Amino acid sequence: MTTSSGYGQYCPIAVTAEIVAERWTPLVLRALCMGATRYSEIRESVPRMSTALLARRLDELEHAQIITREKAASGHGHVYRLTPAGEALFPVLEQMGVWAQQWLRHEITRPENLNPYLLMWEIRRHVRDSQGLQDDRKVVYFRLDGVTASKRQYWLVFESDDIDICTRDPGFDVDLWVSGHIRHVVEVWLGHIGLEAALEDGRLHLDGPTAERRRFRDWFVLSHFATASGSAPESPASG
Amino acid sequence: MTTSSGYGQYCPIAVTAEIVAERWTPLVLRALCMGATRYSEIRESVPRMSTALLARRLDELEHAQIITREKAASGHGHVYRLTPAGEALFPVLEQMGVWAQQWLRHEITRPENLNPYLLMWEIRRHVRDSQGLQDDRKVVYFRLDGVTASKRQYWLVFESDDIDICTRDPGFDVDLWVSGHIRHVVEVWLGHIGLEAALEDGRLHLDGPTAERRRFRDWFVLSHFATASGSAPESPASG
DNA sequence: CGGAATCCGGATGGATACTG
DNA sequence: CAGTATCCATCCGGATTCCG
Repeated sequence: MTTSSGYGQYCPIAVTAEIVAERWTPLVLRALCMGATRYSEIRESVPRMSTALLARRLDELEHAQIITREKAASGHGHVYRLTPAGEALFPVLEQMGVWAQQWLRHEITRPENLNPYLLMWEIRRHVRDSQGLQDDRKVVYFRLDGVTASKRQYWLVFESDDIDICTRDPGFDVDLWVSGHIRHVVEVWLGHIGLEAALEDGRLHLDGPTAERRRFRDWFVLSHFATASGSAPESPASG
Repeated sequence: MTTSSGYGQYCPIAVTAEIVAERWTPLVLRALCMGATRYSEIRESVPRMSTALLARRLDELEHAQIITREKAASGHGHVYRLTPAGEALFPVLEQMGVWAQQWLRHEITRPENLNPYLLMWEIRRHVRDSQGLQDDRKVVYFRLDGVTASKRQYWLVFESDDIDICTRDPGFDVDLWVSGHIRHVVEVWLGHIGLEAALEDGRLHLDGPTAERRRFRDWFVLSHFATASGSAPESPASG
């Protein structure tokens, strides 16, 4: 951002790159675009970013007038929000995602990228934002194969006002069991393979009452990029 | 790109960021999108990038299958070309440029970003690609005020097969004189102010035969971002 | 010219510990 | 929880050199 650290070019791409093309910054912006406002929420969507660097990036984004930072009404900490200029960066991020969906699918689903907690976190957020919550408590259990034992199991607890992610059995009765290799869950989530196809050939598995299995199709909304990407699944039926 | 240096996320934005959101990479890709194929051409559009880093970025882009590198038919050196995947990155770069044009105009035209040679290089390339060349030799002289003496003057020499940029008087008769503060030339180039408005109020100046001054409007094609940006000039008439 | 290799000081990022 | 402070590893920038 300073004279010496910038690219020294009037090119519009260059000045945007000075802000956006810094390490971790696109992912911080993505978290904010997805509705994260608290420091802890942002952290959850960039778990491998060091907290020191996140604090610095937020500071830089604030100085670039991409975000605002205000004292949280609820006592301590701050609330981070995109400014109109920050919201306008969404098309940049979106094009990045669309490109990867079309040209880099194999990279997306490389084993080291299959972060199970992040997946559950995204699913939960998407479910909450799109379909809304249910009046009676529902518990959906996920078992992600191909993941170390300590990160394999999740319980999504649908309450009337929020959805909790539990990494240990909360003790409630489970209404629906979802299981499959994390790779396949991610592939379905991103639209690389169809949900019905994955269920039919057993890459994904649902257990529970017929009504719950049917309702799963309604509330399990796919990632933004499953629909934003113009291309169809690579191998619709046989993978 | 390696396991440890990546973001470790299946998010499509993240895997694209691993490739595109590295220092200088967006500008290298921009040069390639604009038609640069030789090492020296790319260098000219990123003059402040170190040659060592450029070589490394080209290597990284080749491994990511964004570009190909082939022995030049003309003897020595290599030719770098975007793959289809690389060309598909253009919308990402374009959105970055569009965003800056809408939200960061003051940053674009900061004095330290007003690189005169790059401006002449872009103008030349755009003229050559869009309008084509002229049968008889034409010489257009640019004087950019607000620039150190050694970088102030340029002669665009239109030949039948190419356009040369001279930084010293090539000795030919000049057909058209263009002068103005570099800031205003850039502002016109990027569509921040209108060409006619700048000529009327004297921020830009044309000297030469009426016919040549009239023809200037035809061949002086503005930057891609002057037209791609949806917004109108900020102050159409009075600046 | 068209790069690649090396060296070095400074900037940046990562991990962890610490604090209100 | 919401960040700071600190230390160390890595990366970047610039210069120089070398080679074909």
